[in-house]
Amino acid sequence: MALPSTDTSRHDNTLAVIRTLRDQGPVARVDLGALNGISSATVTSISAELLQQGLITERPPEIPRPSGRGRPKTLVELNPQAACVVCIKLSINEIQLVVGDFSGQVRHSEHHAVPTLTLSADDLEALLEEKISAICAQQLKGFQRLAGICLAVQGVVSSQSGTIIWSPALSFRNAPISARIAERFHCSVLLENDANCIASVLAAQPAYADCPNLVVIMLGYGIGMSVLINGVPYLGANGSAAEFGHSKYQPDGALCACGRRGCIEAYASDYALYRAAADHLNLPSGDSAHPSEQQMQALTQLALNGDPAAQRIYAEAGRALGIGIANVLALFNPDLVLITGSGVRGFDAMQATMHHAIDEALVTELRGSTRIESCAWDRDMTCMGGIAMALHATDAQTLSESQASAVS
Amino acid sequence: MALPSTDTSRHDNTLAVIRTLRDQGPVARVDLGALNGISSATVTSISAELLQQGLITERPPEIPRPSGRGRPKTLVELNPQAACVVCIKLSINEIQLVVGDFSGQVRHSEHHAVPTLTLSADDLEALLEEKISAICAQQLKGFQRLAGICLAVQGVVSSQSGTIIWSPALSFRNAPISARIAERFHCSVLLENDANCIASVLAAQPAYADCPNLVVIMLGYGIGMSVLINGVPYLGANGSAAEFGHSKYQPDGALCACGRRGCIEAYASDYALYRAAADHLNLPSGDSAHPSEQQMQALTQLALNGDPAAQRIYAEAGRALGIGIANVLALFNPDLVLITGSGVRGFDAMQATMHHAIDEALVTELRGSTRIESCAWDRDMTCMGGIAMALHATDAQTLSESQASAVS
DNA sequence: GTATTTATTTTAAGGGTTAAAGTAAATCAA
DNA sequence: TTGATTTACTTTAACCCTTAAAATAAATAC
Repeated sequence: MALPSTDTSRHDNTLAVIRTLRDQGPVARVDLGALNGISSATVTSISAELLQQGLITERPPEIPRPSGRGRPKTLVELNPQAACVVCIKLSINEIQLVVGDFSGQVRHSEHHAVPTLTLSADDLEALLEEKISAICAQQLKGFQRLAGICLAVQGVVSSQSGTIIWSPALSFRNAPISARIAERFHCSVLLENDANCIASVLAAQPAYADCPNLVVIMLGYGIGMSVLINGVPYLGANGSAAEFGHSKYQPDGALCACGRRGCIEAYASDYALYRAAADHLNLPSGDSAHPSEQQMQALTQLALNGDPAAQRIYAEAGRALGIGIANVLALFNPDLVLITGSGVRGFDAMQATMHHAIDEALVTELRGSTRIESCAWDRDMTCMGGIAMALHATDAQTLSESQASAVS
Repeated sequence: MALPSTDTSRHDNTLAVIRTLRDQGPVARVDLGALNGISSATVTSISAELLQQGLITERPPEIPRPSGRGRPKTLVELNPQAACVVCIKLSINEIQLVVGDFSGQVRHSEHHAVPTLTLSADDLEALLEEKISAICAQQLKGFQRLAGICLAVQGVVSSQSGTIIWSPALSFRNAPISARIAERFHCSVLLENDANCIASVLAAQPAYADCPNLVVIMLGYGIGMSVLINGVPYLGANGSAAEFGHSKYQPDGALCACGRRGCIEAYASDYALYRAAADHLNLPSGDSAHPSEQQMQALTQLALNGDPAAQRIYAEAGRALGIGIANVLALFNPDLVLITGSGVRGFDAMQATMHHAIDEALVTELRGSTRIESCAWDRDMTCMGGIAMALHATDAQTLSESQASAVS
């Protein structure tokens, strides 16, 4: 006669099992219990339910049996077809679409050149609808449902309201994009800052497993940052937290793309480096306000080959970066600062002055034990993170929908 | 045959009831249910248990009955005698001891002048033992137990390890103080940064209830900060997060007490203001490296009365503060920045340049909707916060001990 | 083939919550 | 005064969830 349903333990335990399987791949019931602090009786019960719902499958026993006495483990694993998610990365003049399955694997990826800066808000919406529709038609055969869509956007976004507040890739502002896409595709839409996606991927790597408080700095055309606190992205009041690129190096210093002066980005971003170099050096021509990868590589090479003017420019960028990181250490005291993004190509030319600036700026007590490391850049990382975040965000819904359809 | 005890819901609900009573004062069982999302049947069960354990009492009905039909509410309230906590604030050359009861009310407060800078670690330990023993003997009659002790310390502390890493009040470092006090008084000892205590008190005020992400800046002899994220103090990897005072205004700028250059503290703290003024102005004599309240008031008065040199000094301090706050806004994007501490006496003389610097530093998208306000300073706030935090930290233990003694 | 080992499932109990029913204690209305 | 009404609290009887223990399953070791 009672309908409690307030008890969350079964729900929580079920989500924990799903996420363990996603992180670890196939796992036996005993081990699922041990990893999540629940009894194997409960795991039996939960996995029976998930099997019936089609969210997991039992993996057939290996042909060469693993050594050891006793009854062999029966591994269960996520059913990759149970759901899929789409992640769209929006950057300057390019979008990338990636499809991921329920187990988190990337199934498909495509890039499109798009003149993003010329689009209106309606154009963008129409474009996204078209591209997502196409990918749904071509790539989503066999999946039981589209669980969600993640929009990974450079710039300031409000995840909560699903609004792009400002992006360097777009010439309009305050676009409530999530709601429209959600309505069109009948699934939840997660709007994320691109740096948060990358930080989520990096934080999942075993090398950084012991860093609950992780700062990721992304060098590139602009400079982005993500702060994970206990493993979750810190968003702040409007989602405009972690704007490292616009924290200050020199009040009244160099002009930044944001229109103000003295931002770290105005010294250490691609456009700032190229701007500083354009007057003094003989570099490949082109749009010097939006240097290409080729142009940046040429400039980096000059510095690494010992050209004094190029070295001076990178040294000053390193100093700016160092002061900025010193402020981050003083304010966040993270376990680890990771520097990545396409701009890491020039990290070796900035590293010395960066470390020097940090050591000059902070006494050892405040410098703390924070590791500061660079990290190779992979342009696919953003969407991998977006897929992981979208799956995580939609697990509860996928679960409840599977329960509903299993009952009927 | 089973001893589950893993189910945490009863425990969580019981703590929620205790904390609701502490925050709200006497509350009826129905309202406890509504406030915490549990049924009143459960509240009946929980409060029966707490009554039996002596942690709460039923308040006798009011003589002039509250209007309204129906059976009147029976209010329950915390039994103030159920436990008490002691908070000790350690600042430069002064300690304050405060006793709080289980309901969170301050029962006793005392100040002692102590030459803290001349103490060794052992001296400090002996001194604290002596003062705590004395207060226990005199003030703890009638309390069922001493639940915990809170040490509120200016400087960098590691709450986790109970170690004072560095404090401007002490001439030694890395003192593992918590463990020894805990052993001596057989209760848990919470080591907290003083700014976190103050932030906790402020965050509990109704005016700031809608600010889950709150930054509190404390101006005084030095400059401290606390960052509450979703209402809990952010500590960072070693507890040295939120060191706003040592974030940078000008690389290679003014000399700071920490030994480095260009820190915000080197411009806007009491010692920095007095140092800048000492050469130009006719001020009360004394130790200009440790200006007294009287000296600071004289200096502030000069600025507020229009003395150009004093005004220039406060204007520059405001600019430094503004750049520092701009960085805090860019990195944390909080809902509210509160400026308090004894140094708010000079806030009016800094405010204009501070706001100007913030507006110059950040575009509106990054400036966000963060409110920036000052807040009157009360030297007792630290210990009030320490008491609240100590009670919060020890509630679970108080509960389990009461259960154990109620069974026997 | 039997003992041993390990994994999974079943069973029985226990803790927790709640809807509903029951009880208590007030006001309102005649 | 008395009964209807209203609101608060308590008791009861489910129901959910978890787990220890027992049972079962499926391998290896001897």
